[in-house]
Amino acid sequence: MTSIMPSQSEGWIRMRYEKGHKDATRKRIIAVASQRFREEGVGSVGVATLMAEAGLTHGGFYSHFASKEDLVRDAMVDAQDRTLERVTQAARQGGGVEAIIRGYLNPAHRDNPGHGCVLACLLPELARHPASTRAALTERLERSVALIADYLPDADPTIRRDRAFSILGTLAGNLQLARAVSDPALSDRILASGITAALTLATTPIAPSPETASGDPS
Amino acid sequence: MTSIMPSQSEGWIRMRYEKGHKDATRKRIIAVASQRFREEGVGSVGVATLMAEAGLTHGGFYSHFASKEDLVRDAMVDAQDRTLERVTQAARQGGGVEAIIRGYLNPAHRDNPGHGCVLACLLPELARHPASTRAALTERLERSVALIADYLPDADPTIRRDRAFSILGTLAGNLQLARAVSDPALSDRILASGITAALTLATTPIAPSPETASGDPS
DNA sequence: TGTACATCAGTGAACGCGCGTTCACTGATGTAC
DNA sequence: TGTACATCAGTGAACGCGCGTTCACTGATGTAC
Repeated sequence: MTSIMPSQSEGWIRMRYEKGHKDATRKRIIAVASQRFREEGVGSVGVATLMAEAGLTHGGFYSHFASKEDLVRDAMVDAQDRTLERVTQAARQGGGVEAIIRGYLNPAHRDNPGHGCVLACLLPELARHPASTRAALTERLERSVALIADYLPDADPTIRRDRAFSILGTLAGNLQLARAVSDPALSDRILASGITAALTLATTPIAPSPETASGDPS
Repeated sequence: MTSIMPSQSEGWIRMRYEKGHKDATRKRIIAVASQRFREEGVGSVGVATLMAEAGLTHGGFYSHFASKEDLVRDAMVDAQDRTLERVTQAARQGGGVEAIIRGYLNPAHRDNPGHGCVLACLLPELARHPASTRAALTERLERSVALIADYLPDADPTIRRDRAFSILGTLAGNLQLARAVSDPALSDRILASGITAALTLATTPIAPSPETASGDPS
């Protein structure tokens, strides 16, 4: 109480763990969370089991994150970044938008949600999360859309962006159907017809422009 | 113990509540559940609050359903039936597939998930439910697909069914995006471009047939 | 008509459990002097 | 060199709470005779 604070020369402090230890722990928590959220849903994964899987006890969680919601945001962004990096490589290596589509509506992707696209696993659940989380989602969404848009034939970049959004929605929706359906053969058919649909959207000249949406709900 | 069972003439028993009372209660529970599951997600809605909203106490739940999962299945099926009935009317009254699409990717539908399509609210979550629940989902899915298929131009019914599946996936995925995104203007754009995409899929002659999906995950 | 009993939709207390979050503490490492 | 103290990543008990499910019970209504 009465003692004087140490001079703390040069503004940084040596640690009892090696440098970067805490950051490595944090990344480990995010990696575990990112996979399990996608596999089981955000609401079904508790902080305690998450920390145990990262080799820690649950009490330490709050020295890394202010709340579970903060982890949700960070884990979601991490997953989006990794997926985008992977997909970008596939596209840039000459596969273009067709490589993106075939890589997405794929049995391996369908059967490994924990390492796949966040949207197909969590989109409706994330829509019920706070605005801050949805804002982070939206920002990364724009990057994925920009990648797809790069490979669309339209001259107008606004049209390219719009089309890219609808393609991304088509990919996510069809993969969700393939995962939800109880008949494996049907699931495979859905993947195949989803590929056809997405390729159609990626190549067809623009359709008759719809008026701004309005009318009765369904 | 020693008394003889009543003759129970004609195999049915008069009730202390008016006839159909229990069935009405059951339908009320399903109606409440069906809306709240869609609004909040299955995992976020507890049996106790559900029963309270139906004007009952939670103890009586298990004289109506064997488990929460049974209610999930029944509420999901009920929602799908009601939605399909509504959409069928809109299509049959001359609107065809365009009425379905514009009714689906619509601000009113986006903003009222509790009375809208189950797929857009719960598809990834339902994919993690038991096979019995997913089988019930699949069965009703086929009916929705059959409705859409009725309005597609292809001669081959198998191609019509495949295309209808991909259109349904496109509708669900794009509505989910519109709901998740944090920017209202972007949300409206997504609805509009989703309409364009779905109309394209509903009218474009068949695209180059893709091989059966295989290859790397994304 | 009166009495004993059967039916059963709904009640409410209780079960064990996991949830997100808080907090006093440990113990390894560092600095000050 | 030795001692007192500061730092802080991680520990583990505890908080109040809601979860799905079970069960003995209530009380209104019916039947049997």
